[in-house]
Amino acid sequence: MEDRYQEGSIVFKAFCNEYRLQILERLSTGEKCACDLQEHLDISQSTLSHHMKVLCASGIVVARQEGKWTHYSINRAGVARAQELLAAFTGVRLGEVDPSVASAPARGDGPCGCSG
Amino acid sequence: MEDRYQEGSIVFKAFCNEYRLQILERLSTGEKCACDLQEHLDISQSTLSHHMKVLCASGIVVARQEGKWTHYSINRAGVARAQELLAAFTGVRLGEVDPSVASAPARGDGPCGCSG
DNA sequence: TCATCATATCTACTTTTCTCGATATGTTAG
DNA sequence: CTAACATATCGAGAAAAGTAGATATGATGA
Repeated sequence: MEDRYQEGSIVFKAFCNEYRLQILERLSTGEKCACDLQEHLDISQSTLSHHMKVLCASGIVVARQEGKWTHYSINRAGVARAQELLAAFTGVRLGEVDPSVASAPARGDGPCGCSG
Repeated sequence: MEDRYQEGSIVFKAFCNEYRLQILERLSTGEKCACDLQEHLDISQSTLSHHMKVLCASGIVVARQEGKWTHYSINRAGVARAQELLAAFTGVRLGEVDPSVASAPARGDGPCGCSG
């Protein structure tokens, strides 16, 4: 499978779990350490650690070590990359929200040739 | 779990599988019927049908019935919604790609209070 | 050094997703 | 009506993801 498909599927995994969305939302207000995140989540420490690993792998979150604490924050460049990928895979440019063309056939090679 | 988390996790499932990304990419050049998509994918007909169901559930794709054919296309409003959610969960506004602030602590209640 | 704390990793189990063959549904052509 | 076709749904097995307890690691402080 080509690189960009694999990259995409890894990046967007960040957003495919409800706990991870809660974590992202919390990080969106600023850097947090793992203990803070866990306080707000009602999952085990090992489960949180697992989700943080997925988030870091996606590039949406970065970890910063400080003594025995790990501080997590949103990686704006990673988010930008996700926005880019989203636009690339769908052919919908960023911020392009024109309802008049919503779900209309786009540019390209036209309808399929299935005799229909 | 709150609505917006569930919505998010469903919407972004569209982008979490390599076949679905290939499908989206193909749809980005215009509406296609199932048979066209299958020609390009090397998966069984029932598997394709499954992925199309996931894509439609996410709101990123819409289906249009025409006789015995089902035509699929990108739902631009759905993509816009995904962009909106991505921005909302991360606190990064659309098109905001300023590398100078990448991964810097964002606004909000500051670092956690874990005595560290 | 030793105990403690924060976090990561390991292991095993559960749940969800993926996949395909078989079958069902609904459309069109004869 | 019947046959052929396009697609959806069902059922079951395989693979991946989620989960938590136990344990490991690595930093800090006594």
